[in-house]
Amino acid sequence: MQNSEAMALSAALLAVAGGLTQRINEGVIARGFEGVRPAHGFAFARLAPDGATVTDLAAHLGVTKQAASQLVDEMVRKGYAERRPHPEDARARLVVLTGRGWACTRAAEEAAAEAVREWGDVLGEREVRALGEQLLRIAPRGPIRPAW
Amino acid sequence: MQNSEAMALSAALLAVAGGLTQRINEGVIARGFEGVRPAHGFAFARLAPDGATVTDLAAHLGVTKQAASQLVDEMVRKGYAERRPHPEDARARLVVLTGRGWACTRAAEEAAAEAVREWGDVLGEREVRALGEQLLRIAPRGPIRPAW
DNA sequence: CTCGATGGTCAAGCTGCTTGACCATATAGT
DNA sequence: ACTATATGGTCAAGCAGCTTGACCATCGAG
Repeated sequence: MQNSEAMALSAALLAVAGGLTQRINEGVIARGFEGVRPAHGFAFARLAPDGATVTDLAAHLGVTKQAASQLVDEMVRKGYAERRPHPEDARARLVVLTGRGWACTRAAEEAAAEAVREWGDVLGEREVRALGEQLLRIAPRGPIRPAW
Repeated sequence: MQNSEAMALSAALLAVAGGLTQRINEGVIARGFEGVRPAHGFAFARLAPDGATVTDLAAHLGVTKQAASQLVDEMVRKGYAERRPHPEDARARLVVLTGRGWACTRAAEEAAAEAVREWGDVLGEREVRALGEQLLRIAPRGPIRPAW
């Protein structure tokens, strides 16, 4: 494969990723969750299962813990998360989603499903499913980093 | 397809996109082009064929023309681009890549090819090619937007 | 029961973007 | 030809989100 083809593939991937991010963000806002930015989505994803500490979150997002703490401040202020004392470590605080936070997470899933359904209209559901499996196999581990 | 599956697909796509961006950026820097940020890559892509005006660039990147102008300032300062008088419009200036700018573009293509080759090791070249075609078919038009 | 490591916050500063104002040139209307 | 409006571009100020640096509280190994 020539370099220029690899670049075209990369550009298409990044364009799809950018468009998807925008679609999800707009979909979430359209469902009544104001003041939400794409960066919050990745925080939600990390907090959803059982909550997480600020330091965990920072590592997951690939930013400093100060930045993660500010993000949590904002999510708390907007009613999506709350800080609780950590059950096993008095230094730490466990950040967990509120009911509104869970609702916002579901809204994001709905918006994502909407976008993915449109891909299905173009490619067929079978190909979309295959696409998902392939992407999972080449997805890097480590912190989630902004695409640019 | 369930919403949670669509979300998993989306997360994988964004993770791949973020990792790819980082790989390309690091690859470009490793090839001796310092002070280059991912955002520059999309500017290079727009400038490469025949140059572009600041306003074109702004529309392509989805930012204000002031922001695009600052980006061009930076690229000029670092030797990647230069401003020329526009041949057909005395108001406008045509921003074109310098030799160093072209070299940097080729370095980005090499870095992208490197990353894509690793995908080929995992998925097989046939699937990677199919992936590229599918992504092209679902890629949105309009300005390139950061993935988050 | 110290003492280095770790979780967290406060404060200050930087960078890349935005909005607002403005000038120069192009283009359409009369 | 002449004004009026639109368009390309820049300057300036402000803001949001991140960083670095300093610091305190608590943990856990010796």
